[in-house]
Amino acid sequence: MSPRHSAAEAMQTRDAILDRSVAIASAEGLEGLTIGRLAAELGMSKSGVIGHFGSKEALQLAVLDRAGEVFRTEVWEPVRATPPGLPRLRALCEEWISYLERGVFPGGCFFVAAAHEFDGRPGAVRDAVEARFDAWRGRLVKEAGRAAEAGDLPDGTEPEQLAFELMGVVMAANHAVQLHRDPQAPARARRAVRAKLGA
Amino acid sequence: MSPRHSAAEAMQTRDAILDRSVAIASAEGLEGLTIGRLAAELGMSKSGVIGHFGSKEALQLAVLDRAGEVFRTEVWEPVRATPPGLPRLRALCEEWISYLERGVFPGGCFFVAAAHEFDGRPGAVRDAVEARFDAWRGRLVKEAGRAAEAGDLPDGTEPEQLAFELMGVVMAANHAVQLHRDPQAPARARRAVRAKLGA
DNA sequence: ATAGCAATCGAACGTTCGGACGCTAAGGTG
DNA sequence: CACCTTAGCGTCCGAACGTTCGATTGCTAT
Repeated sequence: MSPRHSAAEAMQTRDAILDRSVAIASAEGLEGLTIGRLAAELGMSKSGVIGHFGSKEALQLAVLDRAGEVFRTEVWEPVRATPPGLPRLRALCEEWISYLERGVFPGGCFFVAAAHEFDGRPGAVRDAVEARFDAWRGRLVKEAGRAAEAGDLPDGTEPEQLAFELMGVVMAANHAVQLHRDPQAPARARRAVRAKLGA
Repeated sequence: MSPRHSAAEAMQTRDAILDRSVAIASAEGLEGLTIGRLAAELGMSKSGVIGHFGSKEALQLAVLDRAGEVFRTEVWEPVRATPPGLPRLRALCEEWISYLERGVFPGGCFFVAAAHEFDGRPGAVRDAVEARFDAWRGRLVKEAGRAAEAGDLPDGTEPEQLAFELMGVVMAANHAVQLHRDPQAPARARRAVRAKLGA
């Protein structure tokens, strides 16, 4: 084979490793992601793979970053142009459900899976997962707060409580799709969102 | 050491293996459960451990059964005496949330964790997890149906949709407790349930 | 032209995994 | 008492794990 030696080509290699890693980790978890398997599937040596990251934990963190970019592109970007408050909150939920429906990650929501995998083990990966959820929940709470301020939500609606319940709806949909392969799950989730945010 | 050879004592050993297995698997997953670790923690040999089950997969299925017994004892039994329909559905949700709050399993809901761990890998364990969720959801739908028949729920309430949303509420609570260690999560879940089932 | 850097390889490391084997010793049964 | 079953032990195996190391190769700046 022809090894790559320029910095530009090395970045291509790194990208290829991360793409494959996201695919594997989405289906089998961040621990199911093994360096040997990555090397075999990419036609490289194990040391060639790990050389880009230094350790498996650093690879996992990089994979989390890459998955975060995908999530941002697929869920957040399409919604940025929507006016803040209730309209954006509705659009956010729709894109979020659609992201599950389209199977952006073959194993369902990457972060929900990572959360369950790492919530019991202290470490950098767990902290990174928690930080991402905090950021996401913050976004939901912010938009819900704007919607409430604008009077677009029923009186007494607490943004924190609403965000909590929306998380639940999407997690239920994720679960139904992944475990039960229930094709009705996205429709149920949309209906639940509509009950909370109106049509 | 003094090996045990009577059938009764062997059952005690089997019980001890399962108890420890549930504790380990709850915190680290059914795959994180390893025969060598079990043997070390129980002061036995690996062959002494696996001899009771035959294979790791059979052990995992037995652990799932044991966890199911715990769930039944902690969540279902306290509620059996409550009248069917809305009262029982309410009691069910309360016990369900309380089971998360009390930390019956140190890693949160055993089955939610197992579902996320195995939803991507075909096999007997995955099937068993799915069957348990089907049974549980069936119970929720049945009680919701009775409540609707009795006129105790708003007109147009679909039992399937209600069960879906209740699953979401509890999964959100589980997630908030396990990943964020959020002490308010049970209260939020109760509030969400109250919004759906009344006080 | 040459020195240096970085990407990648191949091989080896120590560990851990699930599992298989043969053995011992005790209980239950005739 | 004799026999059979079996709980449990100790040992071993092949595979896979993450990681480390030196060698090789090609690009790039001097």
